[in-house]
Amino acid sequence: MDDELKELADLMFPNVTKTVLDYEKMYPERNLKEGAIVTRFAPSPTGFVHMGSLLSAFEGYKAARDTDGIFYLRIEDTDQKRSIENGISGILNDLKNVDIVPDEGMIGENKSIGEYGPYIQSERMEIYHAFAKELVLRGLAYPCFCSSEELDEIREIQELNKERIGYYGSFAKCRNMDIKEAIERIKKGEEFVVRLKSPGDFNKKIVLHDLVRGDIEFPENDLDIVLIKSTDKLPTYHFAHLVDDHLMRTTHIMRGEDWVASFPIHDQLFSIFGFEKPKYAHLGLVMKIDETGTRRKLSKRKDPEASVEYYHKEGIPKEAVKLYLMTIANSNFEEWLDNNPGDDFTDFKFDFKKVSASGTLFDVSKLLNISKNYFSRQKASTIYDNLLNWTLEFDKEFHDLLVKYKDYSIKIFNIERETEKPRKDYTSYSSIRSFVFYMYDELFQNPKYEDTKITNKEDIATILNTYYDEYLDLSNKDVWFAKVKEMCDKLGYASNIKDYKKNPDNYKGNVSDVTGVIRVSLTSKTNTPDLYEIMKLLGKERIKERFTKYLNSNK
RNA sequence: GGUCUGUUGGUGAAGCGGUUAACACAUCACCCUCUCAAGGUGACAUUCACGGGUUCAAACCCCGUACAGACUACCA
Repeated sequence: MDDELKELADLMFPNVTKTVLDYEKMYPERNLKEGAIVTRFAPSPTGFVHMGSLLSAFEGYKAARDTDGIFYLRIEDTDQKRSIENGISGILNDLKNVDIVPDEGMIGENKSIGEYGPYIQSERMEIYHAFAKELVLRGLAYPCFCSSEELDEIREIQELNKERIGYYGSFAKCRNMDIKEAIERIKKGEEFVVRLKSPGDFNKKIVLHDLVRGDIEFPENDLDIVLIKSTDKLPTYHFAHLVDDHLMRTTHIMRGEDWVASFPIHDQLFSIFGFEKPKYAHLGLVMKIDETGTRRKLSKRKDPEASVEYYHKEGIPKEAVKLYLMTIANSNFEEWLDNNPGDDFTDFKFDFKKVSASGTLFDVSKLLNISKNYFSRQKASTIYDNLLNWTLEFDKEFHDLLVKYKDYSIKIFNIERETEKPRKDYTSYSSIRSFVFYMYDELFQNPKYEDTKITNKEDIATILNTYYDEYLDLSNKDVWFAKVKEMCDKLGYASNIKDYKKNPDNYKGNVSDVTGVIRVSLTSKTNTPDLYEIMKLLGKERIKERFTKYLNSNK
């Protein structure tokens, strides 16, 4: 009997030279301080990183940092149909955009660091096979020759009879196949998958502990799940999870809620091998409301905002993205941030208990608000530097102007900034141009002037000409405004708005109407930052030019 | 069909047996003001999906129902 099993196992895995025990020795337990969390981000190299994946990566990274643990990157390329070229660089890049750099694992397309590799699953074939072989030897795994047609048939029957779907019990045709027969069929060259001979009983209950959800009761797993696939001989996720996370000595598995259903399978696998079980945290999914008004999980394919790269393109600062991720990761973070203002949250401790179990709606306006506050805290020179980087990639025209007028640009960004109550208008690097374009003559060629309260052309001409000739004084803000008021009195506009409100009929308008004309002529917009600051930067000459330009326009 | 999870305002949520049901975003109003942004003040859930039960007392505990989501692949 044992000889037969050995013959079968050797036939199934002819290239295995090492045993599970050998690997145990090769990858010993990590020597880390008490409580250190070892966790990982294990994406498929299918292109960009999804917001939901990023959230779990971020939480894992934070948890590892907080405990002086290890955060490593492992690539799950067992589904080779979906893998793409240079997928790893893309992932690394997306992570880097939010300042996540793995401590271990893949650090480049073909580069890795750490003692627990290889960190690409397709390079770990022998290891998986050694583990699977041991299972066969122990009579806990077997070759299954069922074709996909046969499997479909089983499924149909189960659906028809309203029975549980899956390969288990009497539906598991190959489970009790005579070993001799199995050997014969393999010798004949028949294709097979390796299935677990599940020792579980569906009628028995087990209680599994989840770090965010608490105890969950499940029936035991009795599905003879596939361990090794037939065509490429690569492991399924379940089996790779067992082998890799055990051998890489992962302490915490942080993954999406969509995995809770397979929790019993994983627990069973660890039990069978007698390995120490990692702790699990199943994170709530990131959702969105779609056009039909229903909540659903953010989709890589349908939702552009699901990709991390999207925020990079939009010019949302990585600090804001991080702050936002942290606020949805831990519900007590916002409060903490209020008490510890700034952008740095290394002192905030990530807490599994404060992770929401229900799916979170991805709230773009909240992100933008966080971003806006972030910008308000930055120095003009910092904004300049970062904007320079961003425009280099996404807005060449603006970039060139920033280079050409460096000091001038910083002064622009400094309007109403670095004060007690800094201006809050920039929401992203991409939005800045629309707030400042009028400060650059090159971008002010054909402005679309917004409407002013005062519409009479002659009145407008009178205001602008009188102002320029007699009242334009930029020596300081008080003088500047006093002069504006003085002119208002002279031309019949109320210099005091309260007076105007009392007796509107006594005046042609009020100061705000007058400054409105000046503002639009200079900037084309009715809403801008402090007019005096703008005028000071523009200088008298350009003010004159713009007045003329405005008067000659159709407005 | 089966298994699991979730459900507190427009949104993110706090609360976990006795609270005026925090806080933040959004929205609205007023104040401030050269226009905005910001800031200030205030409004915004008589009620925690629904129906029962336990209790002196329930958003919090129990049962049922509804709805939503995930999983149910040789995808992860």
